[in-house]
Amino acid sequence: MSYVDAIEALADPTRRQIIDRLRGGGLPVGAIAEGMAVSRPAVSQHLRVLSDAGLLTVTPLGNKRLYAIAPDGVDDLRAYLDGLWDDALAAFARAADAQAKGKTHD
Amino acid sequence: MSYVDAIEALADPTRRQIIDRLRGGGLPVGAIAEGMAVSRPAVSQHLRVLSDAGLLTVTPLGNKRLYAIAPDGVDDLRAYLDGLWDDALAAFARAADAQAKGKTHD
DNA sequence: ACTTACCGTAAGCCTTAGCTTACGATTTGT
DNA sequence: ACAAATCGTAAGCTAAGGCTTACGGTAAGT
Repeated sequence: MSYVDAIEALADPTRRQIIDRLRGGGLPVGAIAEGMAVSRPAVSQHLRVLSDAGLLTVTPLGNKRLYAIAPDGVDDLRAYLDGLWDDALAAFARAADAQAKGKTHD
Repeated sequence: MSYVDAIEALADPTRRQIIDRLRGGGLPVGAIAEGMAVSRPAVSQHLRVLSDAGLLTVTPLGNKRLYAIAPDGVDDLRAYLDGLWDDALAAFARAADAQAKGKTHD
């Protein structure tokens, strides 16, 4: 159940900020941390969590390490929400149906 | 930005368990709490958080209160993930393209 | 009217987790 | 070989949040 790690990782605002910074493409740690409110080690720790959750890929590039969003990890979470969405709609439809049948004018 | 509240609400395992119990349809608090590891007040607090996040609807039904999943709230989160997914794929394609052009055999 | 059932809220405890500073490892440049 | 740059990790502090017990409030049943 990888979507659990993904959703728990994305629950943190700092980690969502990191994700937003990587929307345009992969970046090294220094570039990610630049201009952020927290320290660079803090960013490193968050990158670790995001990587473990399968949301980021790491590419050692000489001296630096390039972090980029992993589409597969995002997709796992999408699948979970799609299933939840389907069930919610079905339950809603059933409730509306029962309401229409049983309590029309009684 | 309602998706923020939604994702932070779903980050808790107990709250995800509650959501799972509501997949089949709306339930009163007692039925939700029954068989769960935590106390009923704890469930009540979680229901409050989920409602505030727009993930649940509340329907006072005489003595009880019926909680059900709100499809709209789930959809907000889906929209956020869809956008993230799109950006991630586009960035991935650009990176692969740059890789192919610049470093083919050099 | 009184009792029972259902539920929300307040107070308090305690664990979790994010942040900082300090340090070590590896790589690049001179 | 030496110096500088990039990054991960450990230790420690602190704030946030989830849980329990206790209580109050409203609706239903007798």
